[in-house]
Amino acid sequence: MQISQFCKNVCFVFYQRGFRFRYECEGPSHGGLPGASSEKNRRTYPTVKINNYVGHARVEVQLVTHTDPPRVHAHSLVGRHCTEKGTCTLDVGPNDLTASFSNLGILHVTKKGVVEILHKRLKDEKKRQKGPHNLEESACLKEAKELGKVMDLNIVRLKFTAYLQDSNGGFTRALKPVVSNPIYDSKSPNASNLKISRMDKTCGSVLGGDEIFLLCDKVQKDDIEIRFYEEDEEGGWEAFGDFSPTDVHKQYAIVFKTPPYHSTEIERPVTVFLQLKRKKAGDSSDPKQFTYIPQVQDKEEVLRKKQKPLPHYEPWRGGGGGGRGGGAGDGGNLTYFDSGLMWRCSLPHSPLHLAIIHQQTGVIQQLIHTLLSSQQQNILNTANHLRQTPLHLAVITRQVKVVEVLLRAGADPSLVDKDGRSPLHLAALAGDNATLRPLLAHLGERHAHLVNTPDYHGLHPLHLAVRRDGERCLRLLVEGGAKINAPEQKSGNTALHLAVRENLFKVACTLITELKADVNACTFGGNTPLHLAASLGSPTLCSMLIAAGADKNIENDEPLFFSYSSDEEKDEDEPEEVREPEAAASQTINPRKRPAGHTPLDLAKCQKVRNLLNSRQSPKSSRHCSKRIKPSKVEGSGLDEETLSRLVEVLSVGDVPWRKLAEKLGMMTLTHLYQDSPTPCHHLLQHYKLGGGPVEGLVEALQSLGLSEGVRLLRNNELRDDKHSTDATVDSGFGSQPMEEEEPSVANQ
Amino acid sequence: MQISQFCKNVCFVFYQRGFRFRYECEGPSHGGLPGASSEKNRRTYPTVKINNYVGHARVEVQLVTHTDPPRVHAHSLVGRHCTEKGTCTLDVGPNDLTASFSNLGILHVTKKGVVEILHKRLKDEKKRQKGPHNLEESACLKEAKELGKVMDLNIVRLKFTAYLQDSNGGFTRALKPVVSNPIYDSKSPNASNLKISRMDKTCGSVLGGDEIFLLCDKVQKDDIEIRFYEEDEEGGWEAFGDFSPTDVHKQYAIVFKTPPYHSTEIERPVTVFLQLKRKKAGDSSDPKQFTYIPQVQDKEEVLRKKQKPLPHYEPWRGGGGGGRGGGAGDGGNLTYFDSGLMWRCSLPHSPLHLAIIHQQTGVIQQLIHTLLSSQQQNILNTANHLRQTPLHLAVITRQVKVVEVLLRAGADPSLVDKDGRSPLHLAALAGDNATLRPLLAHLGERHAHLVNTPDYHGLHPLHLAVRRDGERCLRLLVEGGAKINAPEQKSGNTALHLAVRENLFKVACTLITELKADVNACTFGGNTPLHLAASLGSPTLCSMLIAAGADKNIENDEPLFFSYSSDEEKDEDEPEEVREPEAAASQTINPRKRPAGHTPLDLAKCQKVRNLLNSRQSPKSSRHCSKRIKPSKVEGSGLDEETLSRLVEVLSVGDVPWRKLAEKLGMMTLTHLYQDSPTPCHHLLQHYKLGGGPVEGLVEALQSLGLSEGVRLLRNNELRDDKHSTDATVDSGFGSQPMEEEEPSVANQ
DNA sequence: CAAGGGGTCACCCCCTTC
DNA sequence: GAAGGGGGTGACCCCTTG
Repeated sequence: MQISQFCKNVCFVFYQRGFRFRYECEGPSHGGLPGASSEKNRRTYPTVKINNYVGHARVEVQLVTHTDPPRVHAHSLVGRHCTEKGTCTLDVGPNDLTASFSNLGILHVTKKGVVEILHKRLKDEKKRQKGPHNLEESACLKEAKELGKVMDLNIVRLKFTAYLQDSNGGFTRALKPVVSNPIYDSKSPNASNLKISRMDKTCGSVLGGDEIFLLCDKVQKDDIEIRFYEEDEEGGWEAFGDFSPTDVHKQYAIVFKTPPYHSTEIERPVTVFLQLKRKKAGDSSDPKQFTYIPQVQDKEEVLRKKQKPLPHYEPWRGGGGGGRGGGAGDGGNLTYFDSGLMWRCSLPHSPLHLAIIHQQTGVIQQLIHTLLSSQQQNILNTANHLRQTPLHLAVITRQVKVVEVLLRAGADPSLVDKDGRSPLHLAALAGDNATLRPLLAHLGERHAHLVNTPDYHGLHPLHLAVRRDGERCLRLLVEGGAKINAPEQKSGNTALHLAVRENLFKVACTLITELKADVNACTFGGNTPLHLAASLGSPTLCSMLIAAGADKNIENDEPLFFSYSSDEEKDEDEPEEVREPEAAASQTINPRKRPAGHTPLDLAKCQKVRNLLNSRQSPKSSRHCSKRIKPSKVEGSGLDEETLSRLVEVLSVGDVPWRKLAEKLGMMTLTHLYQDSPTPCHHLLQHYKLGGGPVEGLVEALQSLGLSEGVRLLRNNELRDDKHSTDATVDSGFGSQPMEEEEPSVANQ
Repeated sequence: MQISQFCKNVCFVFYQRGFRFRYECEGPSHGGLPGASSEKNRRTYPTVKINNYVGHARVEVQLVTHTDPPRVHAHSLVGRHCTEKGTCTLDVGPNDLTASFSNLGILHVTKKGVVEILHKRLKDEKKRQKGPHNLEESACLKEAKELGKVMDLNIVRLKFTAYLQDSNGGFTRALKPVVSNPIYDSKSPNASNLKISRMDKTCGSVLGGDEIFLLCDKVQKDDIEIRFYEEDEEGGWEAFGDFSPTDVHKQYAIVFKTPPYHSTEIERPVTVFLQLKRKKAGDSSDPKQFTYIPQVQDKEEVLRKKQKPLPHYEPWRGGGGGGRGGGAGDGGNLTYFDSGLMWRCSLPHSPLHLAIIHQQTGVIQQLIHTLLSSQQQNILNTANHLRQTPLHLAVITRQVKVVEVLLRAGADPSLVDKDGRSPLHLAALAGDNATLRPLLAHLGERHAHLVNTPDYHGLHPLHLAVRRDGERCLRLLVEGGAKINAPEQKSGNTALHLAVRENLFKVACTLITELKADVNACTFGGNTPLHLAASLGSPTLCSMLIAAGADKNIENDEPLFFSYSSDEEKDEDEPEEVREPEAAASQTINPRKRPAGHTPLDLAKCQKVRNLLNSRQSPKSSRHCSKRIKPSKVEGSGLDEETLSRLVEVLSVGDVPWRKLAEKLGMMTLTHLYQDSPTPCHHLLQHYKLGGGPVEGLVEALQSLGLSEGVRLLRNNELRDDKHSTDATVDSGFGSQPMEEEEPSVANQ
């Protein structure tokens, strides 16, 4: 009878552990079951295929329990092809025998309804098996009750049964059914995805034992572990963070101690991964990076060693004698050094360090020469007590020549200081493109990764460059291979996030316009730069981000838990005349308004920002709106792309003094970004537009430069627009202070 | 008419912000409203008193809204003296006119019932005011609907009205009512107490800006702030932690930046407080300490300064000339110092530091003498690059004499190193009672507080002493004024907690028996030492703690959120014969079992520990019990107080070799604690008993020493006991390894 | 039983995107 | 509008421990 089987590669595995079962009262249409490989824009559905058969067939799906053997489940399938009995059938064939069930909803029966519905289902089952006459009502009912008692309403599986056509054309030849893996109700309290949102450190000693605070999504304290691991060709390594159930805080945070790395004898920092993992289910979160730092000798240890005879620092004693008595100099200019009272520290500077500190280029070159000729290159890389190599110091003191000399002499650019920073990090931090350039040039293939390596705070050179306002450095780094959208490892901020956070408008502009940073990148907590700008209360940044394509509607991962029935809003309610008591009751049931969610708007700190964010939101959600807002024209601040192009055209007829225009517009600081481009004027105006500059300001500037043709062009444009809006220049938020607080209480103090 | 008033000092303020309102379906008797000063064992109730009146009176309480003016509330009062109308009356007088309302419950009306019940209440009110005939039904209904629409069902107030007797004996003469402060429904989502559970740092720079992870109880991200404050005579100081709503993680954690201290020019660490505070309600959590550390000059800053002419270290150049050239020595033995190649670090050691490091007592004394005679005492307190003073170094290198000399010379014992540790901390950390003794002796009144001062990790000297196993240090510290139960500031562990955590049995014993540490102290998370011992899986520690009076039933603050309907338990259910469908349904509603709670038992890691903790729990909760456990005799491990006394008596007849006995019992390590006591033998046995030592071992020891009388005594005792239990010596857990894992996965790696 | 809790079912919303 | 998600919470049901 059975001429074929279901294929194995069907979409049975569901996205992590969650699909929400819906009650009948919640109405239909809350989305169907996704298939295993379903993604945002490429949805798939639970699918089965009949192999080795050509012809028509009917496939039926029904819900069964997760127990073995599977039993009928009290929940029902609802959706497009579903029957009243809670099953779903699809006819396939004759050629393609793949059945793909889109729009399968799972209807959650109420506890009270379980027995009743099971009774019905069991009767149907019996009827099909034994025919309509052999029904034992009471036995059925008893079985329904027992089944209902043990049935887990939070887990179902799909059972697919295929029926082939018989000679009469009826679908009666049933194949052996296949059953999917379990599907969990995502609303049930013990089903949720694991996720690490934030950690207070991303590095620690190779010996382990560092205490780390980790913020995460809902976990259960007795069924969670923190897995450190490394994957390599030979099996890899894993170890587990050390904590007790009492260290799990309210299901949302874990304080644990790091495990030691498998080898404590590492010479360079090693980056491994860590993830949350459920013990029982075995599922795990996305991994985050963690860096093990080589062991630094304990300071007391060092002191104790000092009590023994002091070691000699032979290597760099240079050429000859010297010995006791005379502070320093024997060969060369070393007598420069102040030889007053000098005492030995636990880790002294080498002469090379000192020469660099004191910027004695001659001495430095001589020293390096001596070292090279005496085969002591390793001295080039010795570290002082702050783990700084001579190269670090050269970068810090901004001695470009010395940096070049050191690099040519073979200094290792990959060594890191006590903060895990390579010279590249330091150059970026200093915003010093002069030293950055040779450093990048000397990386070579071997050290190319350095440009994307985090320091012990989880920051890449790119992130450090942001802080010092160094647009040029950013450009150099990106040219040197830095990933513009790389997240910093503590919270997942990209360079753009950091720029916004620090309120660095110019930097943010450069990142977006020139370096193509992703405007909608999300931190671990799901915040986009716009979220940050909104919560900062900066209309300037907000309007720029929006103009650059930031999505105003992205929601972060943080639910808004609370709603207040605000006293201030009560007077809006008009006293309604309601006739029927029932109607009145249903009106009063929901007197409060809920906050919309978790978009940038929800975080907005001042009215201007809210206006910007509100412009395209649905009227219902514009609860923060001031009364007379005119949402049109806020975006792009009145300078549409077309006008802009025409203006550029007009201005480029004569030899336009674009630099003067920039000066008038107060945008000189940005000119270096595009001064070498063939169309600097276009860049300038683009920036102005992105920054949300007011048309009026532009008109004034043009006027003062006598560019009357441009003025005319804009005037015409403005007049047309004025019919719709008059206060666009104010609403745009440009020209106002970058930070405007309404609620000063949480502000920087 | 109004001859008196209510007294003001009534119990209106309720315990923080919460009393749970109950629905009717939840049944009566869930506890009544407590009064303001109500405590666990001294309950008080809402109370009012009529002043300036003698005679009978009737007091009525009713629920009103929190709005002004108060309106009737839809909720009802239920309980002992309550009426059907939701009010409660009490007759008082003629002498004591205090009305104390015990057993007042608040009945939460369902949303659907609000209008109906309000309608009834309003009619009643009207009837009383205008008489029974003036009823306007429709007006009443309309008012009820409107009132219901705006009424907050999570807040009520109590309105007390007193009626005095008129000439006919009726209670008709109403006094002006008084209304209580608001009472919030503790079940409502925005009512819960603020609490800080844990912080990842308790210290930071005086400049602020340090990122801190704070774990807390439920907060709302838009209505919470972190207040730093200092209270002093002149108004004090406050500032707020810097964070945005996105930094609040799932209502249970906040990542914020510290505010700068009001003065950045501090020379010593300053300890302030911080607390959570709700913006709207203004209520706040218990404060935690935070220490501001003086500004250390930025390292790059230092480097840059180096580029300028080097400063001279005038102060300690001693007497005369010297000048350039000669490494060190002018006056005295200073030529000792290795004068090879020495280079200046950012912060060099002073000669005094070096002399101490190299343990040159003679040099040290001479230096000190020189300093004192040349009025340069301040050199005594100079710090090196690790902020260590000479005194710190002397303590680290354990040079008792030097410590004494320095102290006598006026060295300041209150200066702290880079970890915020005073010399006292270091001595405690080293477990070095030899140096601890003079340090404590020299504190004087001025520095007495040092013994209870936390370092930058929040640890007192006492806590540090625990870690190094230093019982004698602990004793010295306590004698020197250390508070034995002081909690460490990060998580609230006492010394005993730490000892248990580190599995230091002897230390824990000393803390409890001799130093009277509180066995039931709770950490910020509510964990007692027994919780920790249980989660460590140490039967030895558990039995000792229990013997010392640890409460097995204390629950920590961490709720157990989840319950599984464990598969293993299902077979317990017998298939019942149920006749009616309804009954069957109600049976199936609750097939799962919930975990009991959060006592040490819930954290127990191995069977032995569970057995120990189970001994006196109610049978219902002993779900972890192995089947054949015999709960008797586990405590005290078979050595009851009486037997012990008699044994001591027997043994003290001859000149008992108690020291040998201790040796045999493997308890030599403890003898120093009581060797000087008049009854060392008693102490020894007491310790043995506390530690849960088996009778058998004692018998063996006595036997091997030929103390047959003692053996006989115990044998008799054991025989009697054997009738009840045979395996007490195993159950006691003594003699087993200190740590026994059942689930090795989360263990130390 | 009283006196306190915790948990969760069922339902009600909200929001975006098409 | 429907489809496709999600958060919040009212009402109720439990569970402990004296």
